[in-house]
Amino acid sequence: MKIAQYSSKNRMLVAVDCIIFGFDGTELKLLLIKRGFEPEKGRWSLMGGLMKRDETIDHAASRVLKELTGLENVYMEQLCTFGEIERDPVDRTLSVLYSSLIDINRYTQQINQDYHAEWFPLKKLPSLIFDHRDMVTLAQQKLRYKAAFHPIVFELLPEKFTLPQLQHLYEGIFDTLMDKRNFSRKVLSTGLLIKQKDKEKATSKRGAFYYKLDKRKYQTKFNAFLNFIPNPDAIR
Amino acid sequence: MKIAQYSSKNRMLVAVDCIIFGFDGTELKLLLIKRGFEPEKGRWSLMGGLMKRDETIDHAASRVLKELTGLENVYMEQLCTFGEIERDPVDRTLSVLYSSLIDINRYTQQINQDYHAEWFPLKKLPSLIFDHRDMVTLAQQKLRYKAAFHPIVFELLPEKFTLPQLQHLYEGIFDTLMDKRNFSRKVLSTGLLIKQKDKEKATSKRGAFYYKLDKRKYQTKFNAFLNFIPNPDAIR
DNA sequence: CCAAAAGTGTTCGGACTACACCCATGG
DNA sequence: CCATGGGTGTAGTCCGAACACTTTTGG
Repeated sequence: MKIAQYSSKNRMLVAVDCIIFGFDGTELKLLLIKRGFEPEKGRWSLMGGLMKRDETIDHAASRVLKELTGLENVYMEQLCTFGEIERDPVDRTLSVLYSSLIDINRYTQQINQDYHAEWFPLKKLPSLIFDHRDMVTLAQQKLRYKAAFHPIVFELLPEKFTLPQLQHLYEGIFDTLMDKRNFSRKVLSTGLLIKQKDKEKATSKRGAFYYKLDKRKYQTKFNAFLNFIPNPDAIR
Repeated sequence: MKIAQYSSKNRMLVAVDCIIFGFDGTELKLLLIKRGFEPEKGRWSLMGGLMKRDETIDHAASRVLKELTGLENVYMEQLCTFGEIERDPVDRTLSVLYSSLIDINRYTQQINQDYHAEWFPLKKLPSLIFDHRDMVTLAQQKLRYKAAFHPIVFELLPEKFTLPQLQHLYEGIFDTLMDKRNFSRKVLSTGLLIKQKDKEKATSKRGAFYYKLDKRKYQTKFNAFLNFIPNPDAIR
């Protein structure tokens, strides 16, 4: 029994694939690379690579992302694991999907000419290898889901941001338009934003005030947006 | 490059672990088995086993569950993949977590003496092997999360159920008490339940009407409970 | 001085909460 | 006939949606 359980004939390859959504203040984009090896060399692909035996999955994801794009210190979240038998034509390979949303402008230095990575508007994606298109679709759904229930996709925002930017982000995620008065009231009513003294003046003449996340409150209030149980505080 | 990518020295074992929550109409429970092999033989554990090269992950989960408990045709959902380096002391092993919630009474036939599986009240769990306790905690969080945002954990309910049962389920999940008038109004207002003509008469003298899920409507309305974007229909 | 984006208040309707009584029936 | 759990209605409050005008300033 023990031998059967731990026999090694069923060892397999495990890959990680990283989905990086990017927000430039206006539009939601996706980072892709031109695959540098066979099979499917030259086609567009998510940032993926094999996981090593002596690293955690999270570590593999960070490493792969860095190797392929230069991006470092990006907070990624594990989404799920793909395991269709024929998903990789070369070998039996599982893939653990990671996803993140970053501020494009903040990382322009890191993604430079050394890497063949490019941002694509979400609505104009090229065709992708393997099951990567499914992965993107799934990640997009999860992003919407999360953004819908949490007033702010805070982990995923730049340090300082303006309300119009935040609104554009939501509008990009949901591909919809919102009323700025209601939006600002709703967001501010969470009490999670701290108004800064300085303004972002690049996109308008008047300028828009920056806000920062109140991280301490955010930790406590993360689950304070449930809508079906009577009293969220009752959740233990 | 190609060789490095597809080299096989990094093959590893992948296990699946199944978390089965059970609802008996009153209390929320967890199914566990007494582990039949070393290491940790004799201690309580989730239903786990190694995935084979020629099956999908979903398939492995169903197979393992069936082998260890006799349970068949249980709809399970993949939660996430655990990959700490030392999580299994014997060998480098990833574990893909699956979770489900079933109606205990409906499956009493299948889980019989042939298997050493037992239901434990969620509040009185024994100590578990490896990182299984973490897995349970995570699964419980996800269950709450899902139940909080979707008025009904429909996939997870028996075919026919009564409103008091449904309410007890929610109360079990959130370890809280709800007002039955508000609960029933809220649930029925979704328009997703179809009242049946027959009653469940085992737990009360008057009897409680059964309801069934309107599966067609449920497909369309699954996302109709968002609370942050103005108009859920606007989500494309 | 004007175009372009930022910022702000009010009204209305629907949803959520709190709360108490009657109903059906097996024993 | 009564104990037990099932089922329903209402009033008050809060929250979200719709909606338009004023402010700022770079050009």
